[in-house]
Amino acid sequence: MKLKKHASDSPRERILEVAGQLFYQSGIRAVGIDSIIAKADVAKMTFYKHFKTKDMLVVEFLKRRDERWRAWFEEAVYRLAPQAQDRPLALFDALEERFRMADFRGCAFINTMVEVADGDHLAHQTAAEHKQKVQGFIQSVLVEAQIDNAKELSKAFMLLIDGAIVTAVREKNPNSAKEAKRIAASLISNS
Amino acid sequence: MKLKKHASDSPRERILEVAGQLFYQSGIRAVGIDSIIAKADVAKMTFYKHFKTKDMLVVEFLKRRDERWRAWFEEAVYRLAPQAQDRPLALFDALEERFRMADFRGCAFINTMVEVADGDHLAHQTAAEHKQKVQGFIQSVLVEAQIDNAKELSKAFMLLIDGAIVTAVREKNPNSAKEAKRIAASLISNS
DNA sequence: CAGTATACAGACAGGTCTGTATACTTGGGG
DNA sequence: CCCCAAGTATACAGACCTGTCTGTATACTG
Repeated sequence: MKLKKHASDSPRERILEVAGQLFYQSGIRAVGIDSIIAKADVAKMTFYKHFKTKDMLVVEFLKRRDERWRAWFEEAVYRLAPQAQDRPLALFDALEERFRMADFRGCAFINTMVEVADGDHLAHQTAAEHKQKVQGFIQSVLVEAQIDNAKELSKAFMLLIDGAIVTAVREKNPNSAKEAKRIAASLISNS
Repeated sequence: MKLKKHASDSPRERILEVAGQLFYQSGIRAVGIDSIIAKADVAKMTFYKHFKTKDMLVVEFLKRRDERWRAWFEEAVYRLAPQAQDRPLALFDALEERFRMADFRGCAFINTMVEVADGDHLAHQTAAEHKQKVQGFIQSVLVEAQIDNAKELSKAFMLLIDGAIVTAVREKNPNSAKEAKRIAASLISNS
């Protein structure tokens, strides 16, 4: 149950590791500080020394997730499509890989924006930045595949990706990735 | 602040009316029973006579929202497109109308599924049924417009709709409806 | 008028949550 | 060998949550 201390050395690291799992799995409001410190095997005061408030932990959690998610995504796309011209559609194969992971529960950023209804909250800004960075990557993939209108098309792809994610959660089924891929293929062949 | 008693006669009606506003606006977990009964001007025991638990109220809230949402959607589509062959794309015009409403905060069913992480919860089932019914309506619109592959295409349209909703929330901007409409048009012309 | 159903008002129990305060332990560097 | 920074353990304040309880008021019905 508990995270072994040597598993990830510093308390701060252990907290972020555990928070990453619990927040994503159960949502932010549903996870209390007490659960986090228990699983991370850290004292409460140590927690509050490293993170001023729970909100601050949430922001750090999102930043960390952004970095790791994009690193994984880019790796997966390049691995699945070594040739540049295959990469645009491989975006959706990577997505499907993600959907098939045992702990998949949608996009942490969408989920957070839904949970934190207040649009002025820092979490909203962090989520917006994440999606912007992902769109940037998609655009670069389209450019490298020598597809016209890369910027416009990247917006359409983002919409398809978000739609596929929500559908996968809703139907508890990864097939929406293939559906989105078909639509994307139709868009490319018609541009 | 309070809901006038004559506004909607029975206490049960007042509770559902208020819960509908507050749950959609701030999320389910964020709204306590006390806020609801205060704004609905109802005694606590009266509340618990009509709804066994908060969860039961949530389910009633979703059922009501399903009925009203679909009634509105169908009315809007027929109003915006009197001719059957114009209706498939008018789905997205109706959506945009919705996105422009002052209190728009995404799809109540998606939001609820995100907030209630437990996939076995009744709310998940209710949300799944809602989406199923919407897809049925879309399929009938496609059939009436004499479009082939109506069933397959209705799935694609659902994905586009969910994607547009999430994007509208994320960007706080109703333009995603037009984006989804363009994609839908491309799908139709290529089928 | 009596009886019954419905709703209101507000206190309360028992639990959860965040964040703080206090005192104890421990390990590494000067 | 001693110090002190970092971490631990635990109790606590105060807010808020769901759901229950007691008692009162009002309105319909026979």
